Amino acid sequence: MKVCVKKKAELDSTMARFRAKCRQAGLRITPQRVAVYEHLVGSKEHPSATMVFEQVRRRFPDMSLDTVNRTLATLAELGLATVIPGSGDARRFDGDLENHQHFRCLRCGKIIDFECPEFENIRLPRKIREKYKVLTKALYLQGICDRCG
Amino acid sequence: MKVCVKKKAELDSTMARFRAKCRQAGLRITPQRVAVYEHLVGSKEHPSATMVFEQVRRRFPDMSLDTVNRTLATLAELGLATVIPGSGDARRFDGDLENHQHFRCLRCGKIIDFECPEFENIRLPRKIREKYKVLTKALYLQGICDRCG
DNA sequence: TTGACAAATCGTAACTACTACTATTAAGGT
DNA sequence: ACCTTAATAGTAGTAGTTACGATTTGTCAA
Repeated sequence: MKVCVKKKAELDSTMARFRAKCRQAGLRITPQRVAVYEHLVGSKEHPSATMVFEQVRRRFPDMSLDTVNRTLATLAELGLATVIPGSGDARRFDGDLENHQHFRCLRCGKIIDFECPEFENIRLPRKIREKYKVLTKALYLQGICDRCG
Repeated sequence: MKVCVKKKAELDSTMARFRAKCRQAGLRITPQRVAVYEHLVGSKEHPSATMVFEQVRRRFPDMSLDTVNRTLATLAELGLATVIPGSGDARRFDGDLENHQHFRCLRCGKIIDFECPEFENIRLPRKIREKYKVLTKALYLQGICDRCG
């Protein structure tokens, strides 16, 4: 959460978990998947598929955008990534699994992480808890960031 | 919030506010705008532009989808409607201005309203309050609804 | 190590949501 | 009723995402 690029040991264990999750789900560990996932967890810009594609393409010039999209969707299914709530633009992904929330700047599109323990401890209304199976819970802010304000 | 179609008096005052807002913003009150807004506030299905289009088209067969899209965007700018947070599909709109939150079923796409006073009273972290201008704040749940579960 | 199988990939095309453009229409003030 | 100009219909264009067939390549087992 604090640093842009994880420390080496931390990254190693993150990648080990990635491999374990893949194997456990019967998914192959391809260089493309590794590259996409590495870029996602090593970036704090909450990239879209296109943003990941442009970066990863440097090392894998033949990689297709479709593969990036499928891989990101797969990561989300495995629980290794999340889709950040939005209001109509391209999906933005987050590889950080620590419990945190997002603020999105309406002007420049930048997404900012923050923590809000008060929110995390919130108790959902009984009507919801009992009737529906809640899988994700997010606090989503929109506004103007410091650079744009 | 409780009934699908508002009572007549309530609807009248809602429409009066709509007209006032338009006039105040220098926007013309066209039959198309009225139709789109009436359908939005008279529906609890949180429709997308296409869903509104299909309904309104019955009375205005010549209406274009672009007009629906522009009108919904205008309503959102005026503060008469909100865009419900989502994760990549078509934008869904809400004409209900009462403070409430949304649960989205990942299987059927249905959106369910609920209230959560505990969330509404939440205090955002100082880091966010002081550095950014927060314009919207939403609690967004995803999961499986009672019909799909 | 090699070979076979099936999953994953590339390249491309199709699809959907949304936006942009132009000629035409019509709201609202005079 | 007229005039100005915003708003609309119709259509074309763009961006994000998904679908499909041919090919490649992990993975496992011999």
